[in-house]
Amino acid sequence: MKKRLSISDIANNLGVSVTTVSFILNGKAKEKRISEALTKRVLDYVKKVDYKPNQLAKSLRTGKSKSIGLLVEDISNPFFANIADHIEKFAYDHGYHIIYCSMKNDEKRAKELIQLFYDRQIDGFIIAPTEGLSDVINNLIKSAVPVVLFDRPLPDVDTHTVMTENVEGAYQGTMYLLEQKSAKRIGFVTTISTQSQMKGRLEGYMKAVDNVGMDLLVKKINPALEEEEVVSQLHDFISVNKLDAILFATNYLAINGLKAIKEYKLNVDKLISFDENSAFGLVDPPVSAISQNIQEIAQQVVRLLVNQINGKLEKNEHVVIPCKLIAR
Amino acid sequence: MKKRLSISDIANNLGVSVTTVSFILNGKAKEKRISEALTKRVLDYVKKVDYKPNQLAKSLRTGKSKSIGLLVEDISNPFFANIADHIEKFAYDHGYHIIYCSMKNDEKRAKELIQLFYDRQIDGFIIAPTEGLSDVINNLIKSAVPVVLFDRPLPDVDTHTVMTENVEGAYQGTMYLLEQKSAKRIGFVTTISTQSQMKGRLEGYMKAVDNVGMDLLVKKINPALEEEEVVSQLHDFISVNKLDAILFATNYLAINGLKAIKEYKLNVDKLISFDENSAFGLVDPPVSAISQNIQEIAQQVVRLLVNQINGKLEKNEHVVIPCKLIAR
DNA sequence: TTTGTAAGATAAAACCTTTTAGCAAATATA
DNA sequence: TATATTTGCTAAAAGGTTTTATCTTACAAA
Repeated sequence: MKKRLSISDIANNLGVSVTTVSFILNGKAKEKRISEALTKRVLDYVKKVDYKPNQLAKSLRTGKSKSIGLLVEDISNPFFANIADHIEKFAYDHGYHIIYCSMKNDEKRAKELIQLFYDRQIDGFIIAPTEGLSDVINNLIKSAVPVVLFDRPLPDVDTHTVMTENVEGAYQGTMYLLEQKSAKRIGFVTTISTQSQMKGRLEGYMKAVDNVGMDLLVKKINPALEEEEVVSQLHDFISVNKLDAILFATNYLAINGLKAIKEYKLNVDKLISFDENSAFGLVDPPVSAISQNIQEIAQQVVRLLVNQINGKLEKNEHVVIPCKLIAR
Repeated sequence: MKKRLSISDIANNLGVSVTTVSFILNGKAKEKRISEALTKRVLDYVKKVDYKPNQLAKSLRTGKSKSIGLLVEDISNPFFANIADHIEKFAYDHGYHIIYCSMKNDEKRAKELIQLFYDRQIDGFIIAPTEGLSDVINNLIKSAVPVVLFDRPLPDVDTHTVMTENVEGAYQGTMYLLEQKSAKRIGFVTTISTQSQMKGRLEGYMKAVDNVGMDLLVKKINPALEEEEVVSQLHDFISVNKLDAILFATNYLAINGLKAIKEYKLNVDKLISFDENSAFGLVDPPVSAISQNIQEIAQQVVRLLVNQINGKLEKNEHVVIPCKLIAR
């Protein structure tokens, strides 16, 4: 790369001191009693040569980088992709820049990423944590690095959180299935993960089914399996238990459930899934959705983190966002 | 944040000089004739206190940040999400870290992002450019910043590129539709954009249709329109022209086409789309795909950029990757 | 004994900012 | 007139690295 202009180039070319230029560029001209004439001269020159301060040096000196690390499991999941989008927008409004990374369920990689971001003096973290990250996140918190968790908490990490009303959402979703006359055998498909949001969704399902005294029909899928195997397991679950309605704990599972239903020509009357997917309105039977309020989650996450960075938050806040049922 | 250990803390605590510690940490102990005993002592201590060098200071001094900026139109598009994933992996193997951003068709924002990345001494850029970015990208190139474009070139930007064989892909896709006995009226749905990959796909479609002397039936959609309006336009296009097969230029358009077909109960025998989508195998009729070789694209992009950073590339390379037809 | 060389380490400059503390001249106050 | 205050600006330190040039000591060669 070509050499860039530095503040001292500006100062030299203008015959003033570096300090003066710095004050002016940081809007402290008045406060530091720099004359208007000089202020204008510097500003004009800076504009003319299109000088941009070196952010590294700035961050090194100030200790602030005005950037936030966003860590999610998989950015190609539409839920995370969308939330990342909104978080980026809100953060930008607060003058922060997001750098994001997928952790891909790889604990080692996740830890490296957190370290990497920390090394670059990230001002704070927004994390949808995977299990096993408790220690490294607790280290951040111990080092007084602002952290907000979303989508799921970690049981042994005490910090700000933004969660969806998982129990209530799954309960409403199940009730919706129950309202269909035909539904007698309602299955729930989740993952083997012990992540709290998954537990909440299971709980909501159970609560609803227990309400009417129906059988609990639950399948836990190992997401590490090959797609083919997942589809086959879902086929077995659906056909053996003669399900006529299913609640999926995530859109990823719903997609695989649809594959099983299609491939094996199974007959299921009603489907509903947590989170949306562009396919849900296009398939037969259509998939209703328990849709999380992505915009609200993003907004709250950013609010909590920014306030924390600015030292405006005394004690940990735990925000819970309701979700919305999209019937199809 | 709590104060972090610095290299001089290490040096002081050990009673050696900062220089020595730096040499050792950068693997230059031998070369700089530091004794093995001291080397070990320093390394052990560094490990014990878990010291990590400040990357900002490092970058400031060396001018290298070991990170690459990845700019795409929309990270929530599965094509870009997947490619980002792979690029991240390959870059990581070369010791580079990716920071990525969606530009969201917002020219102003895109320019800001490029400036922002540049200000942070990004080592290079990987960009799927939108129109109107020519100037700012040319500025980068003029400043000798390594740049690789992918998915689409910019007519007036001269740099390394990695593209998919769009013409050939669309040609093969159209031929596939033509092989279906029933297909007499084959439509092509694209965007109003003049992006080169779109032009290539149109060209491939035309070539195939011209081959057999069929009518050209082309609809250009404005992606800025509300979804509802897009669906309605597609409905009109399909029904007025009595299409029995359609080639979509992107998965986003195919999804909306499916909505139109479903909503208005249209009858179309065969569909094919550029890029994949999880819905394509689940809907009726299923959507075949002209699938880009995402892994190969990612690998080539990273290879070109890294070689460029290391000054190993004399003249601009233009890599073209074939795509694969997934018949459904 | 002197000179040369290798070994082992380091001081200080450089990268580019921000910010503290202070200087000189002009003006106001006593 | 002498002193205090304000105005306008700046030198230098600090932030944490890397790297160049140099220094000291020990030993070998002449």
